Formats: sequence, structure tokens, C-alpha cells
Amino acid sequence: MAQKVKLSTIAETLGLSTATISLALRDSPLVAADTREKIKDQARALGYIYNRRAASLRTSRSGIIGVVVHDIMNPFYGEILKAIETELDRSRHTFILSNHYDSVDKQRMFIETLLQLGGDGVIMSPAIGTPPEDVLLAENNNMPAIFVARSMDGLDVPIYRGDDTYGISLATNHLIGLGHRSIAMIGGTDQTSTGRDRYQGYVNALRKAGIEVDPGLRIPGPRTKQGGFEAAVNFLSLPQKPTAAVCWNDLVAIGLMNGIARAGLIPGQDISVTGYDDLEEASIATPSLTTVWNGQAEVGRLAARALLDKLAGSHEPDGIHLIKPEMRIRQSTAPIRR
Amino acid sequence: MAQKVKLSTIAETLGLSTATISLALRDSPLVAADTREKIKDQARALGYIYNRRAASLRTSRSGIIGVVVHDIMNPFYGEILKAIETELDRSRHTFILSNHYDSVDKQRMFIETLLQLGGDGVIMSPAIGTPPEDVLLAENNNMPAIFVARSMDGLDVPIYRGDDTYGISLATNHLIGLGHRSIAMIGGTDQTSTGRDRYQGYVNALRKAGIEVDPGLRIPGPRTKQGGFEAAVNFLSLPQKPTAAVCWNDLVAIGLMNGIARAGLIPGQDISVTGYDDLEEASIATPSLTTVWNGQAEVGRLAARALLDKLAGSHEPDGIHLIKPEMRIRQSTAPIRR
DNA sequence: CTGAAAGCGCTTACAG
DNA sequence: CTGAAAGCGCTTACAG
Repeated sequence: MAQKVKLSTIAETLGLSTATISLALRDSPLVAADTREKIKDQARALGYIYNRRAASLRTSRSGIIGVVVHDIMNPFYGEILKAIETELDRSRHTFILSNHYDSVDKQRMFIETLLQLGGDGVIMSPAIGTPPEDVLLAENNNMPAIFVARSMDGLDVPIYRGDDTYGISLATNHLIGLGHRSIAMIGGTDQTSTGRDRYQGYVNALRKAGIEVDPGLRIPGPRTKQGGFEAAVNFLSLPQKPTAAVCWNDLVAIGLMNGIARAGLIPGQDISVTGYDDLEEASIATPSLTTVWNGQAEVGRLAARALLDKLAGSHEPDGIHLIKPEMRIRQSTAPIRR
Repeated sequence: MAQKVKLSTIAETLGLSTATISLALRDSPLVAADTREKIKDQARALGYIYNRRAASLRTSRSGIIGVVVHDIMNPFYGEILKAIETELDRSRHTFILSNHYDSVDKQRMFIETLLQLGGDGVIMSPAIGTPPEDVLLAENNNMPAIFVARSMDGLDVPIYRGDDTYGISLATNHLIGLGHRSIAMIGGTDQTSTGRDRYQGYVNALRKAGIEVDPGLRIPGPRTKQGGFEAAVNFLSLPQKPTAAVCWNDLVAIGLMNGIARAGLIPGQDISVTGYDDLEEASIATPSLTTVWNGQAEVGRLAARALLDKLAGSHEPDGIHLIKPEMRIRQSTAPIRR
């Protein structure tokens, strides 16, 4: 490798000062237009690479934004990330991604690393059991946080997510409307706000329809396709013989449908199944999945915008921003067979 | 936020020099053990945050490793990434992720950003049409590259991937062994090394079995579930009435099976389908998918190790490192019906 | 075992 | 419109 090219290299070869070079490369109107062009050409010719660490050391702004969620391989988060990426790309921010797999330690290590790198802000879907201190660590060090998909009590961090209680009630009401009375709820956990909200929404809808809530019809836990697939055995052996299942999310629903099919029953005919999220995959599942649109792209886009606005100095309203879910009716649900 | 705590803050409160603090925090044996402890306690008490930009400006090592692939939401890459993450976590490197969506521009911008941040190295699955200069840009600026999953001609960058020609021949031979003679190949593109290799492997296997290769049986293009799903229509209307399909990957295979089922046929019985990759999902698809294990976790782990070794100064052998694929036989393939 | 001083490559008032 | 100089917060020879 040749000698490293820096601002001073360009300055020397052009007989100018580093100050002028620095300003010119950042398109400052303080530098005459033709000087600016000359400088840019020279920078290109020399293969100059801007050293962000040096700049950021001086300005204490890095252009780095951290994003940490449960698991980026989960398409639910994937769809959120894609929207965040699009929004951050537009403003030339770099984003650093991490999974926390609901490990508080892994999440804290990520926040610390981000602080060390001088991260400007962090978008997170907090790990189960996150202590408020870990979020305050970021905020107190001038790195604002925005939550997506999950709330946390005791912090007034802006949060963007779907209205889970309402959304799941849409799915439950849809099944009730089709004549189902014995409806199971598969998956999710009480350890997240989302989990509690969705179960509550399911319970509310049943009560409102005058259907007794049977705790035995709840199979908590599964959150993945694999989990839904394995839950099919338990589901099919429930003594109550439910005719329908409200699933925690699309992944669980698709897994459950696979499991039901494996047992020789036809999902969508013998058993009605609803998902949640409306992943891209939901419409091509077989049968195509009746589900609840949960606005992942909206959540990602709005959260990224809110963070960028905050960094730009505007006072974004804190508090909860709920996206209103919508029903998507497809083939996996049908009127009850009498 | 209180006044920022830096090395000199600790030094002053303790009556020591910044040099000693710096050494102590990095566990240098040059500092007496009890001084070291005292310093670490004080750092913790003051809430000191190590400034990596400053350190990296001085040492020109950042601890950052870039990873850029086609699409991190694709579980094939997801499984590679997970293995890379595990390996890099272990050595306390930070990794920055990006999709390139096969846009050469997006990929170049990522490489430039990484250089600006002082990235130590980059693991990439090069975008279609990547000019060698873009990779040399990294290498010439002291940022070594390692390829995963895709090769590129004209560069001697180490590459880790599966043996595609061999792997696809396993799938094709399996179908031939079941009595199939009219076997379609669905998906993939000639624009990647992987695409060319897999088509070649399919052709080789047919020839070796004395089956004439019919170019009309190839439906190139699809690489996703959606793509496979849509290809089902074309597949089912082929005049040759193929009884089996070798798919580009598991996603295409699962999509195709969904499409076949939607048309009222039973995949695995009426039509045999093979996938490629053996994603976690393959075994829970319905029917479970006969596929080729492609060693994603191995690819990721080995590539990360190779990069870390290179950064540590060891001379890693360049060239191609092929993982040997293995057949996984499940329910989606069956003897031909006469 | 500890300290004084230079320097990594930028940006930013301040002058002119 | 351009330049000289200080400083961001570390680490690293070099002394002692």
C-alpha cells in the first residue's frame, strides 16, 4: 500500500491549507466554487479516504446508529429493519445491527460498544428483563433511544409498535363471527408487553361475545415456526377439541398449519387458524393465511424518522405511538363445521 | 449529562498519569496489580466510557468487521451470519452488516463507509457484476476481504462456499434413482458463480445417466419463496410434463410446493421436489423437504476464523475452500408413478 | 513500576 | 475567500 493520503496530503500537493480542503470536501460555500472542484478532483485522483474516526473525535458525532432486536433472522424484525435501513440510507447514516436473543448481557454489551464508537442513537426492541439502567446508560451519555415493537415501564422513551390488544381482538372476533366457540391461543409469553397485550385482547374478545375463557385453551411459549409445528401435537390432543386457533404470530400459525397437515387434517377446513403480522410469506402459505397486518414497515420507518428528527434537534413527542392493525382475511379460516 | 469522563479525569482524581491509566485498563503487566485494581474501580465509579475512536485513531485498528451479503433476511445468509456473529463475539469484534441487494453501488458505498470507519476486514458475498476494483479498494487500504457463498474471477481472495456442482448432482441423481426422467430445474441465475455451477451439476448428472438435456425444462430466475410459488404455474404447464423438479434452493422449493398444492396436486406424491441448503425450515415444511445440506454454519464459522487469523498475522492459504454437501432425504420426493 | 510528550487526522473558531 | 493553530481522547516509544 502506498503512503496514506490524508487532508494534509491534498493540501500540500495543491498548495492550500487543510482547513480549506476540509471545508471544500464538505461542500462549504466558504470555499470558492472552482477551488472546491479542484480539491475534489485531486482527492479523487489521490484515492483519498475520509477518516471518520478523526472527524468524529473532533465533532463528537459519528453518523452511527445502533439497532438491536431479538433476532434479525425473524422476518418480523427483518421487515422492520428493512424500513429502518431505507430511512437511514437516505440520510447517510451507518447502522450497526445486533441480536440480543433476549439476553440482557448481550444487549448491554452492544450498548457499551455503541457508546465506545460514539453512536448517535439507538433503536431497540428491549430484551426481556432489561433493567432501566441499561437504557439510561445510553440516554445519559447523549445517545437517545427509541423503542420498537416492545414497551418497557418506568421509562419515557418514545415507542413505536402495533396496537396488540386491538389487533388480536380483530382476529378473535373474526373467528367468533365464523361460528367458532372453542378457540385456542397458541404461543407468546407473558414476559413481554406484547405477549401480555395479545393475550388480554383475546380474553377481552371472548368475554365480550359471552364465551367463557378457558385457561386450558392457552398454549403459551411458541414464537417460531418450529415452535408452532411442535405445538400442533398438544393442540390436537386438547380435551376441549378446539375448532380454531389464534396464533401469536404468522410463524407460529404457519408452523401449526404444517403440524396439523402432518396429522392428516386440513388447516383452513378442519381447523381455522389465524396469524399475526402479515409477513410477506403469509399470502403464499398453503392455505394462505388469515392474519392481522401489524405495520412492520411503518414501525421501522417512523422510529427511524423520529430518531433522526431528534438528532436534528427537534423535540419529538415522547410516549407510545400505536400503529392501528388491520384484518387480512384469506383461506386459513372458514365457518365452523357443524 | 455530567462532565465527560476520560482517561485524564481518572488520572487526575488518582494522582497518576494517563499513560498508567491507559495501560492499567488494558490489563498491562507493566502496571502493579493493586494500582491496576484501584484504577479499574475508579473507572467504574466514575462511569468511564472508553473512546474507541480516539484509540483507533492512534492505533489504526478499530475492531470493526464488515459483512455484506445479498439480503440478510434470506435465511440462507441468516444462517451464515449467525455463525459469523458467534465467532466474532468470541474475539470481541464488532460487526457491521449490510445488504447489497445485488446493487454494486450500494456495495461500494458500504465498503467506503467501512474504510472511513477504519474497518479491519470485510466478509462479503459479492454483488452480481462487482468490479474487481471495488474489492481491491478494500485490500489496498489494508482491509482484507474474504468471500462467502459466491466466487469472483480475477481475484485471489479466499473464498468459503459449498461445492455446488457436486451438491446439485446429489439431488439430481437422487431423483434419477427414483425413476424420474423428466426433471425440471427451477430458479437461479447464470449471473452468479453459484448459479452457473448448479446448472452445470444438474446437466452433468443427467448426461451421465444418459438422459437428454432439454433446455426447455429450465425455468431460471426464482430465488425466493414468492418466486418459487409463482413459477409453479409455468412449471405445471410445461408441455414435457416433468415429474420432478430440482430447485435452486429451499425457498424456491417450498414456494413451488405451495404453488403445486394450490393447483390441487400433492407435492411429494404427484411431483417430487428437491431443495438446496437444508435451512432449518426444510424439515418442518409439509411435506418435509428432501434437500442438500450446504453447510451455512460451517461457511460462516470458517470465513470468520480465516479473517481473524489473517488479522492476527497468520498466513491463511488463499483460494477456494469447498464445503462438501450432503443429501437429506425426506418426504418431498418419491418413486415415479407409472 | 510510573510519567512527560508527541502524534493519530480531522474541524473549528479566529484572523486576515 | 484562505490560513495558522489548537484540540478531540487516546497510545506509544522513551526516560527515569
